[in-house]
Amino acid sequence: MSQSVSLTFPDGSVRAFDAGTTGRDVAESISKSLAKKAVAVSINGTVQDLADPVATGSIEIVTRTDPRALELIRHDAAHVMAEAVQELWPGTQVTIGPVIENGFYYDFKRVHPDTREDWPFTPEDLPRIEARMKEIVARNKPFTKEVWPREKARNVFADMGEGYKVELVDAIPEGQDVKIYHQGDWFDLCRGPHMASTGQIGTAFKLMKVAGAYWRGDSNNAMLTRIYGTAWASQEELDQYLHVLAEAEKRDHRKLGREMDLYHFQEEGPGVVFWHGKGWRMFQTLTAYMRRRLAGTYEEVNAPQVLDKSLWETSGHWGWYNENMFAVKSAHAFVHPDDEEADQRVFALKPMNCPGHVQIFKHGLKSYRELPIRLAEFGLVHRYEPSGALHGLMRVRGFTQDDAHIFCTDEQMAAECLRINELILSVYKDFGFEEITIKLSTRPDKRVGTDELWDRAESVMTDVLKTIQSQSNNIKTGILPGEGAFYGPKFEYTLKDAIGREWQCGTTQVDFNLPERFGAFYIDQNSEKRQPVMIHRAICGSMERFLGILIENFAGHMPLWFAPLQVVVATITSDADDYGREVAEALREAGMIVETDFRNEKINYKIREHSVTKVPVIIVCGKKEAEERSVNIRRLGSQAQTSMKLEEAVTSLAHEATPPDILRRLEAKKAAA
RNA sequence: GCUGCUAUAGCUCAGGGGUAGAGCACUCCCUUGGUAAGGGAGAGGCCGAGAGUUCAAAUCUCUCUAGCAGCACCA
Repeated sequence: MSQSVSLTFPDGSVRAFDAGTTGRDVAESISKSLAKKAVAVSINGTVQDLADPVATGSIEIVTRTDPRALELIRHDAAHVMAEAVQELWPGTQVTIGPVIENGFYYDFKRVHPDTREDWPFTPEDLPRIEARMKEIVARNKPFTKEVWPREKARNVFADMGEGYKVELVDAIPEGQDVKIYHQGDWFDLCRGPHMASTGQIGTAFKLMKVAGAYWRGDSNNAMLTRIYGTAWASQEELDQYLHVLAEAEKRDHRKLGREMDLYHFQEEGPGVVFWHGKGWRMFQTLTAYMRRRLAGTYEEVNAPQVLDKSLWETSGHWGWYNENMFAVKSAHAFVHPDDEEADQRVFALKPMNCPGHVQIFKHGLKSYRELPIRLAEFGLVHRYEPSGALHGLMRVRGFTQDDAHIFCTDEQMAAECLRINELILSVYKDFGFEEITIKLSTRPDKRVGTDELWDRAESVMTDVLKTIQSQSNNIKTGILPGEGAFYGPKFEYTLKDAIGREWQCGTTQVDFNLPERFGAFYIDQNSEKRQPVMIHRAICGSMERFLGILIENFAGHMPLWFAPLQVVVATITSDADDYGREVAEALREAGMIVETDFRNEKINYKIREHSVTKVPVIIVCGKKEAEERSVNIRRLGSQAQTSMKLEEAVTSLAHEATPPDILRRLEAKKAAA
C-alpha cells in the first residue's frame, strides 16, 4: 500500500510526497520565500490550514495577496478582535464571528463587572479594541489547531462561563470532535481554516460600527452587541473600500432628496412621504412613462383605499398580516367608543391591490374569450411596517405600487410570464439597468394549493426561466428553493446599480389562493365554470422606492428626460434678462421644464447654486449671447461650456429630453417612412 | 418591534443648572459682476413632547415621539 500522496501543481507538474506531509512542508519544498508568504493551501479547491496534512489532488499555495486569502484575513481578524475584547474586558462572552461581504463581525455579551448588568459596547470602545488588535497582530502568535472531544470542549467552555459557546458545542452532533484554534493563550471554537499566524492579518483593518444583534438571529433570544470590522490585504484596498462607502453616503437619497428639495418626512407621519413640487414631478414622470408602457396591453383601474374588514378576512390578510395593516373607524367611534348609536364598523386601508382587482374581475360573468384580462393600477397601499424597518423612500408605510393582476387560463400562463418579463427588462433598460438577476422561488413548507397545482406552476415557470435565459446572456438566473410565497411560486427581478449594489424590484407571482378564496371564475368553452390563474406582477415595485434607487443610481444627476427641472437660464447682467426670458420661453414651447435666474447675483454664485441642486443644464446668457442670439450651455458635472445658436439648442435639448420610449417610437416611425 | 446612539434656526452643527450661538440659506441695501460662494445690515428658536428634581432646567432624571446604525420583519 502506497504511503504517499501525489500532488498536482498549477503548472501541471506532479510530485509525490510522504503521507502526513503538510501544506507548509510542500511550500518549503518549493522555496523558503514561498513558505514565508504562504497563508494556506488549497487542495482540490478547498482551502485548508498550512499545518494540515495534504491529500492527493491538485494543490495551490495560497499567499496573502491571493483573493482566497481575503476570507482568511477577515476571519483571523474576527478572532483577534475577540481576543482583544476579552483581554480588555475579561468576562465578556464570545459567540460567533463570521466573515461577511467586505469584512467580518463578532457578537459579544458584555456585562458590567460591578452591576452584573448588560453592558453593550459603544463606538467609543472601538479605538481601544482596534489598538489592542494591532498589538495582538504584532505579537504574531501562530494559529494552532487542536481537536477536542465534544465533551471536553463543553466542559472547558462551561468552566469559563462561555454559555453561548456551550450552546454552540451542544449543537454539534454527538460523538463528533470539535476543532479549537489557539492564538497564543487565547482559543476559540472554530471550523477554520486559519492562516499561519496573527501577523499575517496585516494592519489594513478597521472597526466600523457596533449594533445590536439577536443571539442566533432570533428576536426571542438575548440581544448581543455585534462589532463590525472591515479587513483587506493592503492599505490601498482598505482606503479604496472606505472611499466607496463615502461615495455611497454622498448618493444617499435622503440627503439628496433634501438638497434637491424633492420631498420630506416629519414626525407626525412616520414612513409617509411629503412630496414637494420637484419630487412629485419626478414621480409623475415615472408614472407617465409606465402608463405609456402599459397602454394597449393593460387596462388601468382604480380600486378603493378603504374597504370593510370582512373583505380582508375573506382574502386572508386580516388573519395573516394584521400586525402590518392599518385599520380605521369613524373618528366619532374613537372619540365615543361606548356610543352604541355610533357606527363602530372597522375598515382596513388596503395593503395590497389584489383583492380589489379580484372584485373588478368578478363583476359580471367573464368568458374565456376575454382572457387574459390584465388589470393595472398605480395603487396606493399602506402597510404598518415595524418602526425599525423604515428607511427614507426605500421602506415606507404608504407607497404606490405599479401593480397589475393578470387573470388567464392555465395554458396562457407561460406566454403571460414571458410577456411580463419582456416588459420588465425593457423598462429597466430604459433607466440604464442592464445587469439583471431573475430568481425563481419555489414552494415553501407552509403553503396553500395542491401539490399538483404547484407542480404545474413550477414546471411552467422553470420552462419560462429557461426561455428567458436562452434569449439573453446578460441575465443571470437562479432558483431559491422553498422561498416562494405561501400562495404560489414567484420570479424576483434584481437589478444592479451604478456602484454595484443590488436591488430587488420586479416580481411575477402566480397565485392559487385568492381566486379560490374569492370564488373567481370564468366560463370556458364548455359553458363550465373554471377558476382562472391569477398572476401578480410589479416592475418598479414601489414607485417611491424605485425613485430612491434612481436617485442613488444617478447620484442625483438624473438623465435629462427624468430631471424635475431640466434647464435654468441664468443671466450675467440684467441687460440680458429680456433675451433670457426669450430663451426660456423657446425651451418651454419645446416642452421643457425651465426656470430663469435673473437675480442680482454673480454668475459664479448662480452656477454653484444650481449645480448643488443638480440641475442638468445651465444656460448662461450675457450680452454676447443676446447679440448673437446664441446660448452658452453648461452641463452638470462638467466645467466645459458649449456655445450654439438658440434654435439649434432648443432642437437638440428637446430631443435629448424626450423619454426613451417615445424616442423609440419616433425612430420606428422614421424607419418605416 | 429589539439594542445602542441622536434630537438646539430652513440646512450643517457648537454650547450647556442662571433669559440661546456660528456658518450657509432667507429679507433688505450696496454691487451689473463671463461659468461652483462679492460686501454690509436685518429677521429668524417654547433647545422634539410630557412629567420629575431644583430657588432656577435647553442643560440633570424618567416616560413618550421621531430619526440614525444594525438585528428581526418585508404578503
